[in-house]
Amino acid sequence: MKWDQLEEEPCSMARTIGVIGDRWTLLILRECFLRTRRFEGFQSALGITRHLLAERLKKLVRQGVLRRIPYQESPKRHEYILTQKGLDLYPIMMALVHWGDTHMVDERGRPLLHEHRKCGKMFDPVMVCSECGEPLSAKEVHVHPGPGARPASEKVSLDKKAKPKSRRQAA
Amino acid sequence: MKWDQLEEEPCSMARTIGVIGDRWTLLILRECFLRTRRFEGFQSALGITRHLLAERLKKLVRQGVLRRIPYQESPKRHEYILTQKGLDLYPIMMALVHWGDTHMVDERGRPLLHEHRKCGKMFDPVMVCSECGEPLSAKEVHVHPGPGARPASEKVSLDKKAKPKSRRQAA
DNA sequence: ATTTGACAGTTCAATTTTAGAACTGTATGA
DNA sequence: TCATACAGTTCTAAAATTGAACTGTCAAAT
Repeated sequence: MKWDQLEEEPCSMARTIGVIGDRWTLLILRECFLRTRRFEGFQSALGITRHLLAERLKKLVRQGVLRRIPYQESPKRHEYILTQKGLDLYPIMMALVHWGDTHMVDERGRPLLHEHRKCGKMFDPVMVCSECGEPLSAKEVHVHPGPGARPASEKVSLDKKAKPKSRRQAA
Repeated sequence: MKWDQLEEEPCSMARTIGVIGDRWTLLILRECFLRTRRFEGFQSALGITRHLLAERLKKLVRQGVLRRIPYQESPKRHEYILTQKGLDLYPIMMALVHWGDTHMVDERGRPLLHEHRKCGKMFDPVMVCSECGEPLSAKEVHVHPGPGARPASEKVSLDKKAKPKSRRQAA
């Protein structure tokens, strides 16, 4: 599959993955949320090759996740700043961090703690239902086709048509 | 950088990315949450090469995200089922979907709608503070080093030591 | 009894990506 | 004039991914 096809899939998750779903991009975004703004800053914080960094930044700008803003003339220099679209990635970042905090810490404990300014306490992020406010878990959620779903008639695999398959016992 | 180094970084996000931070893995997990369990199921839904699929599944099992469970003898066949650790990825998945729903839909609207069984309504996921219940945004959160933070003395870039750098005006 | 097909992989050459390192070019400060 | 900051670009070698074919067990159909 070509990765730019991902963005055309009738699946919001696939589309998101098409934009931010690779390791370097995610790490670059981590740095953005930690207030890194400049090429050298990203490069030395991450150890990413300059080539890839340039490419990833360009893509994020194209996608509207970052904005490239001049901070000095001669020589022209730019900073990479999160747009609102980029800032909206925050729940994804926090969800990634929280899973790591829960399942990947060593005996020493969490590398970072998060303080919520409004209430002043150290917190964990919790995902709740926008309608009733209750915490969500996979089993309590039912999925329905939405208006942008692909008609059942053209259900195909992610790239080419799935080979026609009969089923013996499989559902 | 070698990707298995990521899991040893003193950063929960990097560690999580080390486990699930590549495109195919994320798509495989999407299928898991949509109740796909078998090799052929993943393969035909995603169009991933069999080689990579086998590798990714193996890695997810090694990491404890999936469990490989026999569902028939002769020939031995197994299903891949989310463990609790895997189920706990749900907020990440929902956060990815929700960002796509918000920023990547076309004129036709969302491909999928989510119904919360408890309250019966179509919902969006909202990330809130575990302490005060208020919705979170990046700007209201302060980060502090936790017990597992790396001592400042050995602050280095993600792979090799950062080259010593002076700073002129950079922060 | 033989053929067909489901299923879950494994193998291998060709292609694409990524890593690592050096190089380009403008400008500042010593 | 020389060294350094900064933001890239260019190049080759190494690693990952694709695409396609192949392996092997078993069940059902002919």
